[in-house]
Order: sequence, then structure tokens, then C-alpha cells
Amino acid sequence: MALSLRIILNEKLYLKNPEESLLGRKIVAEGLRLINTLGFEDFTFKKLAKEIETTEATIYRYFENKHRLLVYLVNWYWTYLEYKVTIQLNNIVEPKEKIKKVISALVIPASNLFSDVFIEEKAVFDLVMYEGSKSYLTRNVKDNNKDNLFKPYKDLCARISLVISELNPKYKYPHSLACTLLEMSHTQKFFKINLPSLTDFSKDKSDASLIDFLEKLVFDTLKK
Amino acid sequence: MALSLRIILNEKLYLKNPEESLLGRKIVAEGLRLINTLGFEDFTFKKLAKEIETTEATIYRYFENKHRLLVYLVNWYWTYLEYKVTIQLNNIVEPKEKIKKVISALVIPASNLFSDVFIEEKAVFDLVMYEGSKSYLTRNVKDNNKDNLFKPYKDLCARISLVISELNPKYKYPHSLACTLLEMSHTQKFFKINLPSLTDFSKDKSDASLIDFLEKLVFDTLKK
DNA sequence: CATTTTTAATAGTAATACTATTATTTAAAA
DNA sequence: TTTTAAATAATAGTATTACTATTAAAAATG
Repeated sequence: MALSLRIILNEKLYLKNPEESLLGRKIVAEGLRLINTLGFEDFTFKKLAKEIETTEATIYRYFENKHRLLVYLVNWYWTYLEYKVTIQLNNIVEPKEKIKKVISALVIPASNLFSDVFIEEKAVFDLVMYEGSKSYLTRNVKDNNKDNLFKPYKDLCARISLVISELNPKYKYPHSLACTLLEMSHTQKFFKINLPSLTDFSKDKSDASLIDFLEKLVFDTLKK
Repeated sequence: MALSLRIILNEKLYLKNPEESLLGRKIVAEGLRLINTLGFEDFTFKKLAKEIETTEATIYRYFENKHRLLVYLVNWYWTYLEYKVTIQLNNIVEPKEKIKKVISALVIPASNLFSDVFIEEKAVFDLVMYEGSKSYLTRNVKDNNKDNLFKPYKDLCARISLVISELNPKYKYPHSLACTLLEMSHTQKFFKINLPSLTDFSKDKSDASLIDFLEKLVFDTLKK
């Protein structure tokens, strides 16, 4: 069975919905690829236009600027992740087991769960790891927040915090802990790859020790 | 008694040591101020030059580009923080007490501890909170790391991890935990100010609950 | 005092981040 | 089927950014 998924994002993210045209989908898919190869700072609409054989001005008709495209992609990931977590938690009753599922969903980018998605999970995972925090580390966070641009992240955080509260209803910081999990699953992975002395993980590909670290952190602080 | 402090930073950070001239110190001090008001993306050397009444080209003689200036300032902060932690840990024997001191040093930017420093702690703290991760979230992290550009951060992380290991020598992830403390002390504070639903802290100025959250996290996971 | 050496300003350039306007295609109404 | 309008994309710009090469002025040294 192939699962179908349609991710609907905040209309304020774009000027024209990129999902509704072939060109729009190309902008998003190739934009993701190009940001990942060049890094967000060196990425420009001009370079993207060349890549997909259109013009800069045309891309501006879809996205106000490259930051909006970044937020679009990052939001896509958080929305996707919340779907994924929801599916993974299906039929699981043990809160402890639920948290384990959440952590592995955060750390391991599964090969595409949904068949009809034109954005690759592995690629957006990398994007979020390298560029994700740049979506909110700006002087207009508050304005962007008023436009609900961070809703997918906040929703995911809230959902994880519910699982946390299930395990220990008296715990005072479920959101902060959920958020720590979200941030650290990316930060520590980034450090493992690029600045390994900031972690205690071996060089191999496996994420076992990162998962162990996060699980221990959560279970210990939630112990009654 | 006024404590004196001389922070010596990696020579690869600058083309000409800004500490050695009045103009250089102005570039650093005003640069910090201007990045904080404009945000790193909108900050330019031209704007800074206007502010301190010099030319863009002159600033380029001190720093290769604005990213190097950012790394310079961020490194200044980590080095300063390591000094601060060292002083705060003086004469303290209880590992648990040491960790408490570390956490409060991370979270609370003290009004300048050292009298002769031309950079304000509160301002660099804000800089690191808003722009800090942009110093390493680039495509040349690895090259920058080879040039030792992240040494102050790694040193601080290593030092905190030693305190962690003192409390529980068997704990397997002292660096990752130290790093989590460092990152979360800034991230959660940023969220408290800008995206409060990602935290569980009240709106007041006090950092008591953030400190409580972090202390609990560390002590619980280090419990034998 | 002459002369290096250091320091800073002038005057550029290629690229970036946009925008206004025009042209072309597609779709709907007459 | 034609006309008209609406949507879409390309052309051609501009102001700003991120630099650099060259020259001029000031300071340090012999």
C-alpha cells in the first residue's frame, strides 16, 4: 500500500502556490537541492533560475525572497515529521515506547514514507540540520510568528510535549524538553559530522549512541 | 579590586589585530552594536564604516569579511565565559555545586566582571543568542575547524564536560551533555523572548525556571 | 631628515536582491 | 470562433552588497 500525503502550508509563505504548477514544484525541489549544495548564504534565485532554465523574476513571482523559500521547505519538513510521528505512534499504548518512537523518528530520516511526495525526506532533513535555525534567527521572528510561520514547528513541539506529559503528568517543562529533543537531534548530528569533539559519538554511520543519549536524557528527567 | 583580563584570540580570525588600534577596537565594539540592532544579514561593513566615520575598505583591512568579525565576537564570548566559569568554580569542591555555578554562568550575563574590557558582556550574550550558531552553520565548518576557529567553544565544552564527569565518572555522554547545556541556555532563552509557546517559562524577566529546567535535566541524567 | 613601513582613502567591479514594464500564453466570454 | 481578459513569464533595468586594486597620507625607524 502506498500512503498518500498532501502537505498544506500557510499561504503567507508564498506569493503563488508552488505546488500548483510544474514550474513551482521544480522551484521547490531544485531549490532544496541547490541550497543543500551551495549553503543558504551562497544560494541565489539567479543560480536556481539557471538550473531549472527559467528567469530570476519568475521565481520571485512564487516566493518573496529566498528566506521565504527556506521557511517553506523547513515547514514542509516539520509538517511531514508530525505526520510521520502520528503514524508511528499508531496502536502504541506504552508512553515509554511512544517516546522511543518519537526519538527515532526525529533522528533517522526514513527513506520516503509517502509515495507521491516530490520532496525527499533525506534532503529536507539535511536542510533542516544545516539551515533550519536560520528560519527563525532573524530580527522579524515576532512578525513572522504573528503570520503563523512557525506553526508546524510549534505543533510538533506541542504534540511531543503531550507524549512527555503522558509519561509524567507532573513534569513541569514538557515543551522545553520536547524542544530540546528537536533541537539536539539536529545539532548533535551536525556536530557528529562536522565538529565531533563536541559529542561523544563514534565516527560510524549509526545513530545508536545519539538515540541512547537522548532517550536517557528524557527518561531520567521524567523518572518519578 | 578590579580584575584585569586580556583575551587573546586566534590570529586567523583577523587580518590585522583590532585590539592594537583605537580604530580596530571601534570596529569591534560598534560592529557588535550594529549587528545587534540590524541583525547579521542586514549588517554591512559600509554601514559600520559610516557609523564610526571611516571607510569600508579600511574595515576590510582588519577583517576578511563580516563572517570573520562574527566569529571573532562569538569566540570572544566563549573565551570570556570560560574565564568566568573558572573564576566562579574557584574554591568550590562539591561537583553538584560546581554544575549549578556553571549553569548560572551560562544563563545569566553578569554585568561586566572585568573592568578593562571594551566589549560588554550583555551585548555579546545577545549576539551569541541571536547569531551564534551562524558562526558554524556554514559549508566551510570543517575548514574553519582546521584553522581552530571553534577552539574556544570546544574548550568550554570540554571544561564543562570535566565537571560533569566529576559528578558521575561513568556517564557516557559528558560532551554531548555539556553542549546541550550550552546550546539550550541560549535557544530556550531566545524562545522565551520570541516564541514562548516553545517553552514552559513564565513571561517575567527572571531566569529561575530556565535554570531549574537545566539543573534538573543534568542532575537527573547524572544520577547514579 | 630621508626613507621605509604602516595605515587609510579613492575609485572602482562583479554579483546580489530586487522591481517595473512588456510580451506571451492560456482560458473564458461573446 | 473570435475576442477579451487573466495568468504567466521574460526583458531590462536599479540600488545595494561584498569585495579589490591602486594611490595617498601618516607614522615609525635608521
